[in-house]
Amino acid sequence: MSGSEFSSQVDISSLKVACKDCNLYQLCLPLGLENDDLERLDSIIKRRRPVKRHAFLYQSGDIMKSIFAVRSGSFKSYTLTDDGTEQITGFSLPGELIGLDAISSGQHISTAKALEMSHVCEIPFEKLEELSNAIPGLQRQLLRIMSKEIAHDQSAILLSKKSAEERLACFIISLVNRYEARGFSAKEINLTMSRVEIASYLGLAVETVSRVFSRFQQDGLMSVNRRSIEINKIDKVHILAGTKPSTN
Amino acid sequence: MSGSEFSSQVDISSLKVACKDCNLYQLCLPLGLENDDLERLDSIIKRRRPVKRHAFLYQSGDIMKSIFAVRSGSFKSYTLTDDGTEQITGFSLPGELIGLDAISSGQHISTAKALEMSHVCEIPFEKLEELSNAIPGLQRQLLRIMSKEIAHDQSAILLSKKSAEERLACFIISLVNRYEARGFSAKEINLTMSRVEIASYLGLAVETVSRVFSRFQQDGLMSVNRRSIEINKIDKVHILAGTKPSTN
DNA sequence: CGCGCAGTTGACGTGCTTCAACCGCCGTGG
DNA sequence: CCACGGCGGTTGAAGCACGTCAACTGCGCG
Repeated sequence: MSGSEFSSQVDISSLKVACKDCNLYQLCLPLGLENDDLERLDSIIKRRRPVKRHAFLYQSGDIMKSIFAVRSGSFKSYTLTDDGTEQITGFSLPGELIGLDAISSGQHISTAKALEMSHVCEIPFEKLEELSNAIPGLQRQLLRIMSKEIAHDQSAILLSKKSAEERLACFIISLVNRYEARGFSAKEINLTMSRVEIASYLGLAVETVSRVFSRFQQDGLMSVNRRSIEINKIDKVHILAGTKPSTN
Repeated sequence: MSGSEFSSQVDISSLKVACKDCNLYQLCLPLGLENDDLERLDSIIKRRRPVKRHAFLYQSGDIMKSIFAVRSGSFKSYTLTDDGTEQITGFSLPGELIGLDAISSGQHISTAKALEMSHVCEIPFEKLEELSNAIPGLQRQLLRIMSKEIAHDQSAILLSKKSAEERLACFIISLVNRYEARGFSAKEINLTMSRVEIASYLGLAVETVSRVFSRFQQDGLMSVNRRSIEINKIDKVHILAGTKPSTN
């Protein structure tokens, strides 16, 4: 419920909005920029491209020309194994940048696919690089965002040491934190990804994910109905996840 | 054997070497810089600080003033759980940058500890930021390195989906690739980290790591003697790891 | 209305963890 | 010089958490 409202609110209200009026301003690339600088960034951004559910933003092997800011909706990033199974490396929410892993090699090493009807702002990377040379604040923010991504990925590495319960708890906490940072109460969240996708991300079997969700519900931590989740005892989830303070 | 030779070679020959003469030049931050620009970078770097085995480069919670380039030796990065166990998030080899995860928050979220006698170049971050505003090539290289780190961390996330054999194979391949990039034949490598540390990084029990090493040896993939490893059938290790081409 | 896919639940097998004993290298001190 | 203690590493045996296989449910869509 809250998840889809989230999406549609942003979609409808912001299709033609400039960075300075965007409600994701303080999460996104322009943070810290003002007036002129903000407008210069604004001018290179190809704004508000809609991406249909299940459409690709880019595919593994594509030349990286742009990075993307999620404006509304959500994405999954994944690679394929030799036998063709998806291996999900992350999910992206509004205000987050996708494609940063491709800067080094110049081509995308993963595929990004919309989980729902979404919108992105396309940021041509070459121009972004030029511009962040000219605007110190932009360079700083770009470095910050990349650093945050590194920190986030490293906390995801820690998942491999954890039990199924801990993994799912961490996953939920991460979602809650990110939704909260976007100004949502996040007591109830609407998952835009399937159990299979969650399982792939967490390195578990679908059945295990399903069972752990059921156990969480039995223990009164949350009520789960397919993709809509209402969290009742966030403290206990935090304890399970082993992350009292905010994770992000 | 080859590992420690590796370290000492670099140590001895390079204590007073400027970036332009450093044999890690093409892996490190200065890549692509020339003459003036290179010297300006050189001038802000506090060079060649020795770090004793088991000494900290920084600890979790420290204010991040500098990032570090490994000059020789190796480091582990880790966080602690509530019950005080190390959770290793990565290992750093010569030519690699440590501390990038701290840019976002301004303080270190992990601890970096030398696995052996090592040397680092300290790079004051504020000055680096200023300088990379002035030198486009430096900004580009910094972004590249951070992107590479993101890509590397994301491939580490995939570990949680893999079996013990696959995890260890991936780990070895990653080391081999990185040693090779540094110009070493890498048929024989000398691990600078203990089994416990490998196990922590891979999310396995020590005993499992030990057993898998034994199995690899029985199958003739490599000969293992404590920390020195000679790889005989790198192809088969690649197959196990599921990474035919280079991983990095 | 009925097909199909997403999700759940149960029964069973197994790969990894845990617990425990043991080995061998290395440094220290007698 | 050897004896000893300790730590890093290996190996074996037993238990358990998770994966696999399979059946079932309920929602959504044509």
